[in-house]
Amino acid sequence: MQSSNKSRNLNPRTAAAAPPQNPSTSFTPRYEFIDFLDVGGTMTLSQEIANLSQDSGQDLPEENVQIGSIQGTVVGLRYYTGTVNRGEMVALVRQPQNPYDRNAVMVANVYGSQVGHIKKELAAPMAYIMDNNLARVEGVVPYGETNKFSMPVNLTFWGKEENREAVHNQMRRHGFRLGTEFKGGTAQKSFGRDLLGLSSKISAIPLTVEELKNAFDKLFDDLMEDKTREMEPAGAVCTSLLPHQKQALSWMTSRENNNDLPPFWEEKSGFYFNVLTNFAVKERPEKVLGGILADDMGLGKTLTTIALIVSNFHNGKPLPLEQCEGSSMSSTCRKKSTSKDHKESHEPVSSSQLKRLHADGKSADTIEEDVPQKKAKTAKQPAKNSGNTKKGVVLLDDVDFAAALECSSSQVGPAKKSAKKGSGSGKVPSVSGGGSGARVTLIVCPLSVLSNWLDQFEQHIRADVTLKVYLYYGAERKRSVKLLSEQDVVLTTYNVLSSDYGNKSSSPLHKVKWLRVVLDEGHVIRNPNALQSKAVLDLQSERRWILSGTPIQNSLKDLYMLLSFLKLKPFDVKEWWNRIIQRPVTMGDRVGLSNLQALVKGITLRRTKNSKVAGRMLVQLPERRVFVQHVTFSEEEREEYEQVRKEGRKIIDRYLEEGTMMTNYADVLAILVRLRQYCCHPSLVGKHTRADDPGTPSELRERLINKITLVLNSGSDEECAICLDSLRQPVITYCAHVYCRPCICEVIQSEKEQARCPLCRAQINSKELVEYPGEEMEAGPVTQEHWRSSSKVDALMSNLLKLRNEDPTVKSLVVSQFTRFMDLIEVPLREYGFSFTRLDGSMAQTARSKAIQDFQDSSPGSPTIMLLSLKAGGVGLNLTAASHVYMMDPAWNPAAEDQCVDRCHRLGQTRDVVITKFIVKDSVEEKMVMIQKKKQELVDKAFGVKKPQDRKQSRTDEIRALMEI
DNA sequence: ACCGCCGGGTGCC
DNA sequence: ACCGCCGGGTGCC
Repeated sequence: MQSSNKSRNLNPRTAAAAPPQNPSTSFTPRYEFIDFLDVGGTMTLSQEIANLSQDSGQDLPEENVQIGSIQGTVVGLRYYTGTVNRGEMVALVRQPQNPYDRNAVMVANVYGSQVGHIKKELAAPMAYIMDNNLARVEGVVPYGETNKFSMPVNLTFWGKEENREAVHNQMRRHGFRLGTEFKGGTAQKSFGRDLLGLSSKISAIPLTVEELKNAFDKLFDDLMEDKTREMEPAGAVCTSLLPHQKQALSWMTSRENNNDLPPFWEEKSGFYFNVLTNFAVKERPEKVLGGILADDMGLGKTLTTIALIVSNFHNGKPLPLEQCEGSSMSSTCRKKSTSKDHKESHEPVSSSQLKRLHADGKSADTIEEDVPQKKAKTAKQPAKNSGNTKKGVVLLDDVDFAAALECSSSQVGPAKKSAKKGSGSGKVPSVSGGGSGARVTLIVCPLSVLSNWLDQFEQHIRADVTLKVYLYYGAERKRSVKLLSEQDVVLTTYNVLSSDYGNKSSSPLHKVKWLRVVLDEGHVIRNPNALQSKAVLDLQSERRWILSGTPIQNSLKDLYMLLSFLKLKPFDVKEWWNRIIQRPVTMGDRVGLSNLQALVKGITLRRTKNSKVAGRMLVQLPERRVFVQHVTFSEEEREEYEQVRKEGRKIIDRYLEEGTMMTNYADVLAILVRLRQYCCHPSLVGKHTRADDPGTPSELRERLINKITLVLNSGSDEECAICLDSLRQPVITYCAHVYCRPCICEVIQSEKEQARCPLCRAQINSKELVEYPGEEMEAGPVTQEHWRSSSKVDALMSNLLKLRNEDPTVKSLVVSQFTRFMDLIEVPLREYGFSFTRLDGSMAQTARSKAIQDFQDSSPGSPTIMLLSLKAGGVGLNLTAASHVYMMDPAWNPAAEDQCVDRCHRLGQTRDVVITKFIVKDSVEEKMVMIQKKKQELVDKAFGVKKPQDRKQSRTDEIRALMEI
């Protein structure tokens, strides 16, 4: 990956000529010697290495060009304890404070122990190169590892292409010559792999970007093998685990009790040997107990972790818990029975609802569109304690919080109350044999899920058992190490943890020796420089877990932080992570990638909602049925509609005759949008914009803005004719064709002055592109006085009213592509006293989350309807409170409809989902559905991708069909 | 280090 | 003897 053509502000020549402090001109005064020792004494080498390799941003691909190699000498071996093996990687660390030589370059092994120094003659140019960031130097000791006084070291220089010359010159000035290969070649193959850079020649063909991306996406897939053993939780857990949760429990337990060597360590003739770095030690490397539980959201990471806490204390035995006999609880497994009840009562209800829907007024028009899915069972695991009011409680301090929670949950045993105040009187369980007295599990989570953890402990731990959970949160939190050490679980947030850590004075959390630390939503600590990351790394614990649905959010770098937390040596030091994994992988090295895969596989469990256990889905979603309800226009509506259609058809006929359909494509779309709007509600149809004289440029511009707005606001999901994908940064040309800005700009750039519109061959240039101004309301507010209904609105309302009669707790999504239609629907909703919320693309983040939260809340009086614009919100949007979906108008893109339905038909949905699509008979909507189906057939047959010419033809055909021509 | 280098002892053969 | 040579002391940066 060469980057020499990239214009960089740093000119290598100037950089080389700039006179940074010539090291030899200033002598180090004697007293600095003492300073140096002091500093050196308080800072470990690995810290020094870590500090030095931070923040340099040297892991970008373009900075990873191999500049050259040379063999050097490590001297002074007898003064240090660090040893190396044949072929072992070593770190080179500048020591500018060294009293004997400001150019000193220290050599350290993987464990951070100093091995020696680079001989001073070579250190001089190296220091200059390293200090000026001209290159990064990596070393491998090829042989001579048993020498007493000095040993050779193969040095490889890595850096930006633009610094190549400067580095070579600097070396030459000192009488060294960088080559491309090491001679002698006797070095490789000792214990493990060849680390001398020769391997990159052997495993030659680098991964393509596509392959890399693919591999990256699949990094966490296929991790399932041999992780299928199940384990029953300890008796204190009253919820029965789903099979995949038992598997996770079994896997987590084995990760905690394992006696295995950490990944890439092998035992060879009495030594422990790291096959990646060739580092060997006599002492067994510390075990890595724990790992990453990367299951998808909703698979029960929290429950599994709770089960782990009570099931795997010391020596694989359950956590000894006191029984509280005086408990007022009659049922020991209330939650279990609740969920069971739910499940059993559930299916009949939903099926009868379906029947009733069939039998509803318009039953003759209502046909079941999709074949129902094979009989599905409701997820057994209860979602949230329905009817609770925990949300919205302001968390002032732990007392308030705990009190609020207790109020909301009527079934808290007395023992638990005392536990929350930390005054648990239960005897401390004897620590059997396990060596350390560590007892407590610390859970760190974002504030947003704190209450969820408390809920889940309540829900899943038997009520007659005392599990001491202390909420370390709020101003009143007790900073007593003793108190914390007496708990079973301490729960806190990243913020509390890091603010305690920041006030160096006292961080009790950092004084406790934890049995287990669990980072919930562990991906939040991906920035190693953030205080909260440092706070988390400094916790002392025997076992460590990261829970995260998205372990890698942005890049491979995110993983570094996670491995660092797990103390997975040597990857917890940035230099080694970069050298062994990050750099090789980003450069497309297959060996590096397979190392990464092996690494991740060893410590991660990940299942998605699509994963299967023994051929069956992990979690069966409730059924999902789709009905199409045909709506008949009133006579008046039909008349008006036909008039609009005829007008539009006249215009389009003319375009067809002239063969200017593509030239006037935006106009054509506008006509279609108007018809579609009319199907919903006559008031939606905006004023006619005539497609005649272009007028002045500013008028033209305005007209174009109107067109693009009309097209894009309608939610028709237009595609860019260049990339054939959904529009990104849409712009409209003067010839009224819509493209992604990057796509059309590329065309203009390559064709320069001759650039023509790909669709109509009109001359275009980049200055004449008009941007989509964003969503805007094109009309004033809808008021009750001017309001009239429409057949479609009537159909919706009759459905909603019937539904409310049958079951007032059922919630519905009312989905449209036209936000103004949503405005119109609000009027009758209010009139009939429905409580509703609304979510559309124009809403600010806070308003959105409030709307979602209100809707998801199941307490009485909460909104039962959400007006949802088709494309609002990302895939993460969770609207499982709804079990009915009304699709008010068909979309061009069926995938958009499916995606929308997925927001309620997803993990956490407990009822069957009923989808009703309203389609106006004998209208453009019916034709759209037809075309949708044809398109879907093409996609299914994998002929979905067409050439632009074909697309043009098929579009013309589509429009003919739509206009009934 | 079974080296190189330094610096004191020494000095025809 | 302002040299050569010998042999002991010594040894990273």
